[in-house]
Amino acid sequence: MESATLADVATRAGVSAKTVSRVVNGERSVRQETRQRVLRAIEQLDYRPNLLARGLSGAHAYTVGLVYDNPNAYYIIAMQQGALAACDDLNFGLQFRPCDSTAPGLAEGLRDFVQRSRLSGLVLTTPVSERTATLERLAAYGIPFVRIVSAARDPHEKFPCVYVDDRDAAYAITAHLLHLGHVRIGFLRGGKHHHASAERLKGYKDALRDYGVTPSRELMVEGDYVFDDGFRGARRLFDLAEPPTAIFGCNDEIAAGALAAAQSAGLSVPYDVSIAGFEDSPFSRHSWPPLTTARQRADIIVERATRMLIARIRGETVDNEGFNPELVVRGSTAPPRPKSRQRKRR
Amino acid sequence: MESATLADVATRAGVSAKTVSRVVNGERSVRQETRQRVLRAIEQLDYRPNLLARGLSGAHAYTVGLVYDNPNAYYIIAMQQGALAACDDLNFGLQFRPCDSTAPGLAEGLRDFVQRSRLSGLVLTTPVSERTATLERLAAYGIPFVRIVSAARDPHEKFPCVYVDDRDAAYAITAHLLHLGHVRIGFLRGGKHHHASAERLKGYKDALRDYGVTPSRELMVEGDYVFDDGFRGARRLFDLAEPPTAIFGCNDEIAAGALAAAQSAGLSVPYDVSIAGFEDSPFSRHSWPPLTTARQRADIIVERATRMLIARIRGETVDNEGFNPELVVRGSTAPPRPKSRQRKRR
DNA sequence: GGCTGTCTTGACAGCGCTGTCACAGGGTCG
DNA sequence: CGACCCTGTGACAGCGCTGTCAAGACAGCC
Repeated sequence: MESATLADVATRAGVSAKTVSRVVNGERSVRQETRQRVLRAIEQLDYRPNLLARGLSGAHAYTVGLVYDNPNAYYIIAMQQGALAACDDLNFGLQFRPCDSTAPGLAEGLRDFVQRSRLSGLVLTTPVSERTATLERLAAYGIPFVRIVSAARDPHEKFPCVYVDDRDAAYAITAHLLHLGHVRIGFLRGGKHHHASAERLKGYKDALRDYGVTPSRELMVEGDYVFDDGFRGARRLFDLAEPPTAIFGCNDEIAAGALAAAQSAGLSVPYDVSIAGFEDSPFSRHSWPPLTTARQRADIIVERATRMLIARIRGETVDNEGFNPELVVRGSTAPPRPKSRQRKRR
Repeated sequence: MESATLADVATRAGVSAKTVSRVVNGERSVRQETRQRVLRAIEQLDYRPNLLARGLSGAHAYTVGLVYDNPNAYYIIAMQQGALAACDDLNFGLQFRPCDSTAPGLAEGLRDFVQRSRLSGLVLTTPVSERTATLERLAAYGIPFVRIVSAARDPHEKFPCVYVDDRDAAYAITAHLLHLGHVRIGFLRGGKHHHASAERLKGYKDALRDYGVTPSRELMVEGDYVFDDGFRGARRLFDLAEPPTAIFGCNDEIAAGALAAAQSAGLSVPYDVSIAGFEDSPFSRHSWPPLTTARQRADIIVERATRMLIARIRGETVDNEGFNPELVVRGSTAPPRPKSRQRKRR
């Protein structure tokens, strides 16, 4: 259980501890030959740096925190994997921090989190990344962060971020439904705290307008990013005098709820009604029929953000980046049933 | 960003740093009055201990690691939440460690993980907790751990653990199906690496035998804990000359696959075929019809295990504990269709 | 030759905390 | 009344690493 320390390596290589430290941290001001000698000693002693000591001694702990507030397990896991991939690759530690983005004192909670472990910086995911006041305070505390935001690129953005253009993807999904011939398309909206749901709604409306369809209030239902709201919302839509022939759920879980509602109402998907989701979570593949959706690679997006953060911490300059989710067409969407053959509901 | 240290608190309270340390760590050999004074100073200075320093200085870092190897996002999140609840409550840090339980050098990887951050101990979840050789090595390295295992209580168990009696729960599910009148019951088995799947199979067979039904080889299909294997396995069962009237999937994801297979084959659940899962993940609630399953509270189980681990680290003696998942009946199971009225398939 | 600048290297002082040990003060016991 | 123990407290030495600064070696220059 005992393991070698810097000093052991130094003795073995016949150099000072500081020089070993330099080699370990990839500083360049070490002669090639010395470096080799040190590396050999490290190898022989099976040395691995003690992260606590490094963090205590240095200006920061070479560890970043991933902050999220999300009910979606798949999404969280994907984000964790992405952050882990970046950290493993760049030799940084990683801490996870679930939180309540609406709680008062969020910024202070995060500051404590950073301070206690001397974190080098934070990756802020939605919706925490959208709390402007919190961002300002974090910045004031001097905590480096990179945020992931749901928006198109904005040249005036004052904090570093990775953009995910939800509007664009929602537009693509809606356009797909319109292309199939749907006109009455229901929209099940997700959590108000998430700017993403506003963006997706915008994409939906923009597409309708561009195709000459006037968005109708009764077709847009409020709700949260959960199955039950998808279920209830869809039932409300089915109960309309003129129900929609297609439903666009703001994420896959909502769409899964809508799918269940359709099935429970004896409607066949996609023949009686088309259903589309958003996210491409396993949900969308594991339902029957599998869901048409927008693929949003949370793992890749978060990995990118984490790399950006670490680059910043290292003092490199980095540019903001953008991602566009892509349309994935599966079995849950099809052309509407011809009017004449439409079956009576209930 | 600067924060108070032990020394600051000590000065303010007019005591030595060591005494403050004692108060912070809840040692009892401090006079009540002194303790109050220190607590007041801590409050006034908004002091929070630096975890890195504590870890570096002390024998261990007051932080435990949660080790898992699981493809199931819900399950992982539940485990993380459970571990977090225990750690938050007991003032310990927590590190997550996804890994490959079949990889060679697993024990060494975990040792490195522990050493680098001076972790106090590990919570080992299935299937890592079932790798006997790995456990032996961890014990040899002197790393404290608590494992979660799928088995009934065993008085001869040599390592500390939390038991989850999968056999029992699988028995209950199978008995439920038998009670409904099913005789031909298919079983879709999950990953071979998991001892749990053997236990569940055992519960299935035991129940059949107790009800006078001979387990039939053709009704038991091998596979992994994934949707696709559930889908394929169910299709194989439907293709039998005499197909089952009920299917028991080894977990909810497999059952979801079976459900999709039934729907894609035009079979109505539960009228043409009953389907049951295991785990009570959101899957089982979010499918249509919702799945009959066994509720296994991974969060509570892992929380329990984490508390046990911390108690051990603190030198307290703790007993092993057991959990029994409970049957949850939902809409996916019903009595079989009377023979005469059975519909032709395909 | 002396001066400056660059490249490598090492000595040393912490980072903020805890483990160990020592010690003062007061009670108990034979 | 001395030996002994218990309680409460503090001094001090690290834990393993990095930041700072200084110094040696050597090259290039006037």
